[in-house]
Amino acid sequence: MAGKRWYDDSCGMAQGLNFVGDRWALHVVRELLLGPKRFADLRADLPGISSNVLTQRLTELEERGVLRRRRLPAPASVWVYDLTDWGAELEPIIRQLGHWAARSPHFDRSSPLSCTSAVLSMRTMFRPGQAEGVSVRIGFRLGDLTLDGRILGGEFAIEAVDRLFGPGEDGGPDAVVTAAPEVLAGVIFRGLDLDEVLESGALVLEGDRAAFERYRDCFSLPETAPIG
Amino acid sequence: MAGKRWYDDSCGMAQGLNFVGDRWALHVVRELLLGPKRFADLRADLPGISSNVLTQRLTELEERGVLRRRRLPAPASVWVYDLTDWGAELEPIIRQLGHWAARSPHFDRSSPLSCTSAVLSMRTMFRPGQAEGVSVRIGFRLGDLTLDGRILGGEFAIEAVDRLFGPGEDGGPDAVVTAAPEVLAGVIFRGLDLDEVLESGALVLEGDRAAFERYRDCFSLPETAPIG
DNA sequence: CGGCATCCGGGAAGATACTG
DNA sequence: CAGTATCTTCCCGGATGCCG
Repeated sequence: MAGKRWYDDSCGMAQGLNFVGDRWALHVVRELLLGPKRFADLRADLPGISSNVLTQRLTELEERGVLRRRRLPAPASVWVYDLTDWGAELEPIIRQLGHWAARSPHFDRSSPLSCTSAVLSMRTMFRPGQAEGVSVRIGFRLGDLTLDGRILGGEFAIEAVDRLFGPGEDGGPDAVVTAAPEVLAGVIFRGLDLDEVLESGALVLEGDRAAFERYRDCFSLPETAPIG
Repeated sequence: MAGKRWYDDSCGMAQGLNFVGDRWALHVVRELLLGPKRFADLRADLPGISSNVLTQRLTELEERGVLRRRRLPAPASVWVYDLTDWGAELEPIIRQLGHWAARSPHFDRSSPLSCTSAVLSMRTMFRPGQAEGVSVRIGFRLGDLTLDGRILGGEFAIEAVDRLFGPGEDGGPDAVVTAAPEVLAGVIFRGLDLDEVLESGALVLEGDRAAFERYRDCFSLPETAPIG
């Protein structure tokens, strides 16, 4: 399984680790959760991975049925990697692991954050209890990603879209936010001051600012676990 | 973090892997989910781990707040390893990973299975839909573990206990099962014939056989995912 | 015996250069 | 752009031995 270093253990968890427990494997899955990507995109979004390791992971994950290598139709005619349905079912596990880790006092929030990670963080840290009566729709421009996030009836959904309507436009979001993922995460999860990032231009907000503030206030990090 | 090979990534999942992504780390956590264990027990329950690696994992997991090293009171006065509350919160992740892996066509059910894994499998594969109207209580003797499993009102619970009442006894289980974890898992999850294992002595059943059969029928593996 | 340090061999991961 | 080839680093696994 995992190269030559697999777990000889019928436990489901152990088998799971044989499938996606190799270094970088779950990162690759994470980066594909919002849609297919090319080799170079994956490399760019996984700081620190080297091309040979990425090649090896993609090969193994395809063998194991987690993803598929596909050729886009002409004129693109380019190779992309796409999760299988089964591979996409790893999302709740990835989110739960993130939620668990976020409770650690050793959590490091100073490292870079990929666009996909920022979006997954929203899905993970949404608090229905803070969203009662909130109805808002925000568009995001995060690197190459264009996203549509909606809060309605205590539910939250966000996904990649091809095109974004202008803020206020009919059928469009209340506001559109453009920022680096670290900045967006800072504002939403760690109380980074909105005026400051607007001032500096690190975040650009078009449309209804109050709507975005209502959106922001529907998310929060879990409490740190009481350990040394 | 993870030795010197950590992920420089603020994503929660990546941080989680920095905490428990090292080889064998989640296995150690798994083996502690039903209660504290000694070094030698862990070694015995983790086929293939070497003592130096176990030492290193235990040290790291303690530093990271996942477990604690504790000295039992005299006369035992022996060192044991015990999950912190935060560490124990990994159980749902471990179970979900197992559930996900169980859907793979490449799942290998021929390897050995630890007693803890067998118990966790029951927690994972319980089907409330198959347990409607079922009320049954089974005791288990699995290696060193003594367990009490109850199904009632569509809910399932199983945990380690100090002592087991005899089958049929007042306040005791309907039946008591003694078997190797692989055999028990075979009977419960893969339709291994009960007559056969009783005949061969691989499984010993005291008390109400029909009760155990009702219990068994409340569990099933998920369907294999439709991939190569 | 339980826990931990040490040494060694093999192999996975990392870095970089190169090719179709 | 999408990988391959090569070299290096270092983690993991196994054995041994020390020490309380």
